[in-house]
Amino acid sequence: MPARKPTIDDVAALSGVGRATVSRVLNGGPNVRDEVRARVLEAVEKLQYKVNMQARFLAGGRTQVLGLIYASDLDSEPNSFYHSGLELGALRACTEFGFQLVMHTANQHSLTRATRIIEFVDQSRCDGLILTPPFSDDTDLLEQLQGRNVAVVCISPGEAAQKLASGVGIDDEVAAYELTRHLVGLGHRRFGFLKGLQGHLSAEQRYSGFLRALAQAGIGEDAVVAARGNFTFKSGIELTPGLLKDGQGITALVCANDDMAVGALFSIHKMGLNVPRDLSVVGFDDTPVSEIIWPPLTTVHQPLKAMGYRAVQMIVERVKTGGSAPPPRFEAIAHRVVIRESAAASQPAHV
Amino acid sequence: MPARKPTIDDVAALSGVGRATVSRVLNGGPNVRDEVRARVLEAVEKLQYKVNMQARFLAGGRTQVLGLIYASDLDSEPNSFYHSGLELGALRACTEFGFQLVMHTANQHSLTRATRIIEFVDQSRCDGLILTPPFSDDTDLLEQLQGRNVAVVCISPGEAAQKLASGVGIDDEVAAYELTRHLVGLGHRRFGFLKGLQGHLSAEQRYSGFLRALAQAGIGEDAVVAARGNFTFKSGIELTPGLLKDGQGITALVCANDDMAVGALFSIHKMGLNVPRDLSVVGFDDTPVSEIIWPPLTTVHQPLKAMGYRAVQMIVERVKTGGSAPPPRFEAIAHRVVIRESAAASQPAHV
DNA sequence: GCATTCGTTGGAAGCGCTTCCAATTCCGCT
DNA sequence: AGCGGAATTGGAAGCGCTTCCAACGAATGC
Repeated sequence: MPARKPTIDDVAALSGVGRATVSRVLNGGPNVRDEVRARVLEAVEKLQYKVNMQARFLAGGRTQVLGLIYASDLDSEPNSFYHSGLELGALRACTEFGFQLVMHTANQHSLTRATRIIEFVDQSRCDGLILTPPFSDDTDLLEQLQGRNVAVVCISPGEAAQKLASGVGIDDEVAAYELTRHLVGLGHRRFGFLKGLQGHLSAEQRYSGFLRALAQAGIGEDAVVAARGNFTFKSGIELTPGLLKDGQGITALVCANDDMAVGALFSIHKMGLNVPRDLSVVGFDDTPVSEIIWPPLTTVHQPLKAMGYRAVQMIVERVKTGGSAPPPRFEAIAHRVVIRESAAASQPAHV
Repeated sequence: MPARKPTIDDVAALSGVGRATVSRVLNGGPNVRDEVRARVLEAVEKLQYKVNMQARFLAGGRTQVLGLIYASDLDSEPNSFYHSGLELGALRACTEFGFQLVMHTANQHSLTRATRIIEFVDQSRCDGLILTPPFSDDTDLLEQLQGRNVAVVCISPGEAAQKLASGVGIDDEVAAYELTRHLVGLGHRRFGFLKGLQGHLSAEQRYSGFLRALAQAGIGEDAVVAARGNFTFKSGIELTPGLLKDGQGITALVCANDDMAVGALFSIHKMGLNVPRDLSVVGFDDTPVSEIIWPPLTTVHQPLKAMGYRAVQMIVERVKTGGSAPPPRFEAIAHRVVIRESAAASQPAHV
């Protein structure tokens, strides 16, 4: 039963042409008569022939393999959601374009993380690499990758990284701006803001988009009480009481991501306040919990699958054209403000 | 700069031995003098030589590649969590054993799903395959895989599947038994049960473990009101009111998974009841939400990472020994009942 | 009508590695 | 000293594919 798999020579023999011609047909090469092409394809079909990728690479140089790197020490929920989305999108694209997606993790805190990733690239001989945060911000790693012949695309890279490699992400500044406009439209005038990790580009941009919307509505930075969180549920829980105590008059709390928003909700609930009656809360990311929690969270949907898909597409474009590294380019994918029940009109009594 | 990568011949030349000897050293082969071995390793180090996996496969037959298959049309949270856990564990093992993990998805509802997966195996020439639900229960697929020379391990396979391939999972029956014992110990005597998908082995076993614990405590099936859900948050929301209305006296609600439990919590909250004061609720899986929700859910922790790790380990064992298919074997990984606040002592008033 | 191209085709040379097999060396023994 | 076998080692044959290059006939140019 497990008879030897058919090789290109079997196909050549069956269709009565040379091995080179079969190869040409298989790779869509030019200069093959239609009649011959048809004959070869028929033989391929009859033999259930599948090219051997390993052999193809050995001869050709392309592996048609893309690596997707993510941090192995992030195993809490938000990241599993984040990475799954990216991965699913990337996978769809890979299937479509005939590439393979191989996963690799690295310890984000390890000093040798760049080395480990470089090693992976050397070892797997992958044609392309998708870097997710925090690796998409590791300029050191990015520089080392330059010399290697791999197409790199970063997911939500930081500013410095954007100069070194192409990237995809959403426009956090605009998204935050739109989300805030929604709140302003609801009548809110005094805000709390739970910031994300210091130095994290998205975190900073979310804050500046927020401020821009406020400024446009004639609201100054003095109307906002901010606290620096770290994107975790826990920091949401811990920071919220302080914000509400110090910032009298706050009617809306903007969180740099959903996890902190859920933490805030938790904390607010404990304090005996009602959302959205007493306070509106909004998040960022549209994680699954945001829909399940009570009240469902108004947030910004981050199109992870589309991002993963686009990342692969960008790599494939570059690999297919075979050209040398084009100038790095950042591409923003359309986000969407998702309006649910955690944000409502500001109560006159609280203004 | 991107000078040609060193090949095995470069190493052979530098260390002054034959190519075959270098290969032997690289593969830990026997019959090499220590002095020679050291010399070769030194050359490898100096040249920063890395074997070319593609070439190695072409010559040797082993790809050292494992495929991890999951459903592409499951993109809701519970599954992203489930798959990420499995994947992370598998990845750790792959890194450790020097294998590569390549991902592949298939549409679980497509009629050609088995074909697509077979195609993937043929194409990628992977040495092993990890099948996650629902594919781990597809006997048709499993049978087609028999002929192919790949080591297959199923995650939480159904009964029929367990006869066709090895698998790992938790012992759902025992886990449910223990969870129920906990409830009984808390004084509960009348129960609601939200079942999982019909025909799903885990779902059925969770129910029978539950019944066994009840029986052991002298509680008959007449003390339970059950409803058939489908593992989703939504079904939890929809089914709960019916259970509470019809089953007067219920003080504890057992759900076949956390998502339904969270839905139940949601529903119960809407009805103006308090958990755990008026009613205890427990789930199954220990998804991230179960910790974040209020009240935190008492549930069973499913060691996903350990399962993924073990699955790879089983494959590696088989690939390394190179032997033909050993008899299928199911291995249960230790679970853990996680006690949180959603289940408390039964209130006398309600008994 | 003959030389020159162009479109097609097959032969053959590797790609970098494993592994069979024959050759060589090194022992312990007789 | 001489012999057999075990331990080492290198030569060489592929693994299945791409691609360069030469060869061929047909179509074009003058």
